[in-house]
This record gives sequence, C-alpha cells and structure tokens, in this order.
Amino acid sequence: MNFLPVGEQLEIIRRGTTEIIPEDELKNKLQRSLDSGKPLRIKLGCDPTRPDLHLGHSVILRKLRQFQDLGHHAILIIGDFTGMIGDPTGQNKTRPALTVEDVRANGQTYFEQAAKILDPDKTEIVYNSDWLGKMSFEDVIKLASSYTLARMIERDDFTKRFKNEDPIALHEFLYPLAQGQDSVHLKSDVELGGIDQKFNLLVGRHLQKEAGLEQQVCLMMPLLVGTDGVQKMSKSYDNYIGLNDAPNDMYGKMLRVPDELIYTYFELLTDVPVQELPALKQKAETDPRNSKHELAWTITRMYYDESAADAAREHFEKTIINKEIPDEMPEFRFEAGSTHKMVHIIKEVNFAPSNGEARRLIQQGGVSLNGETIEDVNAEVTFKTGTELVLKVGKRKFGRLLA
RNA sequence: GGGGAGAUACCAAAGUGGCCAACUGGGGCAGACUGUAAAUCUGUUGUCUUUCGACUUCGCAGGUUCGAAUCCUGCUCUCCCCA
Repeated sequence: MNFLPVGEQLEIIRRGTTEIIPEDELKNKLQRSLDSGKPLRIKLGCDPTRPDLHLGHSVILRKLRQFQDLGHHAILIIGDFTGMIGDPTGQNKTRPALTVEDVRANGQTYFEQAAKILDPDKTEIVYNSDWLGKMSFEDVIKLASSYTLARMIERDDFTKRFKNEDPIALHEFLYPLAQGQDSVHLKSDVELGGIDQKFNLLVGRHLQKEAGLEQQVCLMMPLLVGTDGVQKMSKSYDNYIGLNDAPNDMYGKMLRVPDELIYTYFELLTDVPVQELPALKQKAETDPRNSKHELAWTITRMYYDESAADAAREHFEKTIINKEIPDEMPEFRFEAGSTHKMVHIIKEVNFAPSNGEARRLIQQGGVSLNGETIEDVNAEVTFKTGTELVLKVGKRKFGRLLA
C-alpha cells in the first residue's frame, strides 16, 4: 500500500472534525504506518437499534470512507450486543433493550445503507456479541472494576438525568465499558464517533491502557444539525434526510434547511474538494438561494446520479416555485361509476392518517383537485371511465386519480 | 427494611366528582408571506360522523356513584428521604 505523506493525510482527516485526542498520537501512528506499509485499524461502532440511516450518520461514515481511501483498514462494528443495552448517550430515558434477533436483522439493513458511503469490499464487519457475549460474569466484574462511579456520573447525560430524578438503570453504566472492550478486542488504532461519543471513546482508550495495549486515538465529528436548524439530526425529532429518501424528497428537504447550515452541510456531507470550501462558504453567505440549490443537487447526485439530481431540481422548481403539477406522481385507481367523498379519498390514498385529518385539510384550504381548491368538506367525486384528476394535498403531496 | 411523592394526549405540564376529548407551552399539520426555509400572523391538532351526536382516551385491573382523569381497593413502574 502506498500511503500519502502524513501531512496530506492529516489534512483530509481533519476536515470537519471537532476534536482529535490526541492529535500527536495520530500523527505518530500515521507516520509509523507510512514507514511500515501497515494500515491503521479504524473502528466505527454503529448502533443497529434504529436502522434507518440519514445524513447525520453519513458524517461519520464519510470520515471512515476517507480513511479507507487513504488506504487504512475500516472495521464496522454492528453493536448487536451493546444494542441490547441501549446507549445512554443523549438519552433522557432508559432505552428499551432489544432482542438479539431484532438487532441482528437491523444490522444487515444498516450495512446495506452504509454501503452507499463505504467501500463495502474493504470493510470488515464484526458483531460485538461475538466477544462480549462470551464474557463470563467474572469477566464483567473485572471490567466493571476498572471504572468508578464518580467518573461514570461525570457524564453530562447521567448527571442531567440524575438531577431530573429520571431513572438510570445500572446496566447503562456497562455500555461505555462494553464499547471500550470492543476497542480492546479489536486493537483499534483510531475510533471514530460523534462528539457525543467522546466519553465512550475515551473509555476505550482507558481500557486499552489497562490491557497493556497501545491506545486508540479518538476522533470526534460534530453532530449534524437537522433540517430544523436547532437539534441534532435524528429520526425522533423528524428533522432528518434519509439516505434512502427518494431524490425528489432529498432535494426538497435539503432546500428547506435554514440558510446558516448551507456551509456546514457542504463541509460535512459532500465530496467537494477541501480547496473549494472557502469559495462555497462565501457563496453561501452572499447567494444563499443558488448556493442551497447547489448543495441539494450535489447531495442528491452523491446518493443517486446526475440525472436524478437534475430531475429533482426540475421537479422542485416546477411544483414548489412555479406551483405547477409534477410530471410524475403516484396513481390511484377507482372503480368506474363509483362515487366517493373527498375526505375518504384523501384517507384512502394515505395523504391523511384519518378522515378527521382529511376534513381538516379541506377546511384549511389545503386540498385541490385539478388546481381548484376544494371548499366543501362534503365534496364528492364520481368516477366515470376515463376520469383523470390530479389531487394535491398540502404543498407536496400529489396523486393522480384514475378510473 | 422504613417513610414520602408521583404515573395525564407526540413531549412538557394544568386539572382533584359533572361546565373535560381534557387549560397552557413546545412540536406537528394547513393557509398567508418568501428563493426554499426561518421569523411573523391565522387556523388546526383522539376516532367515527355533513351538523346534532356517538365512541375510545388521563399507568393497569376492579369498585363506589345517576355521573370519575378526579373518590376507594389491589397491582405494576418511577423518584426522593432515612437505614
């Protein structure tokens, strides 16, 4: 393997990082691997409890990919065992523990999505139940003795929950230890994680030292702010853009992101070269509109391709900006000769979860048929052979009703 | 082991026998505005129902009552204090 010079590698590695602890060690490790031709072992643990990946996950996965491209060895840990505990990080509640089967199945889904970013052929996949599941109670006690309560509860999450008089289950203290044990087992050189993982990653360093191993470098990425511009991107806040989102959704959601995030997104989520970033930053401030379109296009292209990105842009301009009807939309067939209430149709095609909600949408002027806003809550539609109607609900739900 | 407090809709949080499908805030959704957002303003936010209304919902299970989120009993869970 031919590695780039340490300085160049560092420049790529540093992009977007929040913190590298300690950076000197990373430099040394890189130098050593350059001298010996031996790649570094880069560890990334993933939590398979929620297998829907979004752009937030991509920040770290992309960092791992960068290491891969630099010639290092990527290890993706499916935390099937730790998943049963539930990471207490950022939680204000005890998480429900999942069964092994659940977590295993999720792990597969997770990897399939991660493969959009990683080089799947060069990724080693491991399940931490393989070693954690074999530990004896004695082993666990030994492990638990290596950390103190005081150090454990200095964590923000625990402190907060403790102050709020929220429950903290004892086994949650084992989570960081288990994750750290992974590092011991895998002899990782670097562990990647979000900045909220700092504590967990440092425990890994600590445990490696106890085990007489070389310590891993901890590399933390910022938490991606979600589309609401406030909270970290997360499915539970519904402020995410999924890796599996359709191109149109991806593009549209991206444009709804607050202007302030444009640059950050370019830096953390796209593959534009480092050298172009300053210019993009400038543009994000002076010309947010076009800059954001560029961002949306770039990201859609990354997960699909250029033509999909072009099409998504067109779709957006058409439907949202010009308020036209899109070319393509889901079609719904109705029996010729049948009559349905609008309310029922809306619910039927899943544009509203209940009849009540559908009624509300009509009352609020959010429903139109062939461009005409429906005023009457009781409106009915009779389908004849050849009937073709365009139903619009809200700003972006379109459907073609056919008979 | 002993004593005390608590569990309300997506979240937070009022409500302590009828006026409660449940105040209020956040969030969500829709409309206006806009380059998409944000901000702002307006409306809306259990299910079924055109209206009237009916039904289900306030940790779980029973009970008292004409009537219960509100009272009683048991259970489950959580927090605090003492040991």
